[in-house]
Amino acid sequence: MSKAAEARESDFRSLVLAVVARVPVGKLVSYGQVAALAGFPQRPRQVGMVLSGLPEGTPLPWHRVVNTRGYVPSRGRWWGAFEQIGRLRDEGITVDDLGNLDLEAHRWRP
DNA sequence: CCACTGACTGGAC
DNA sequence: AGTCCAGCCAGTG
Repeated sequence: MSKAAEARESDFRSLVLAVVARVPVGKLVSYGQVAALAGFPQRPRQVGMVLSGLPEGTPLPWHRVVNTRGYVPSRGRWWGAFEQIGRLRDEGITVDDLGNLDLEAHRWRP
């Protein structure tokens, strides 16, 4: 990979994390929205990859990022979905045991 | 280089 | 309203 490409990917990660860090308590954003705010509207999948690589103790509010369909990623097939659901409930968002929630009712609009 | 995969999405059925 | 399909881009073998 070229140095320019490496720098671009490094920026992508930094920008994505910066956007996620700005999401207010009790608000939700979709992966596509985070990608667009970071300046890469064609790469929602890469946003998911960045978040999947976060350490367990990260201060980032990654649990406020859900998909546009209105449910927590992988609906339980993913090992962290249960924790994400619990954190969202703690912030006052209604989520059922399958991870379904009302994205429009809590969407963050910067 | 090719094929497959994934914490995604919008549109078609 | 629930599912499926094609497009998407980077990571991995």
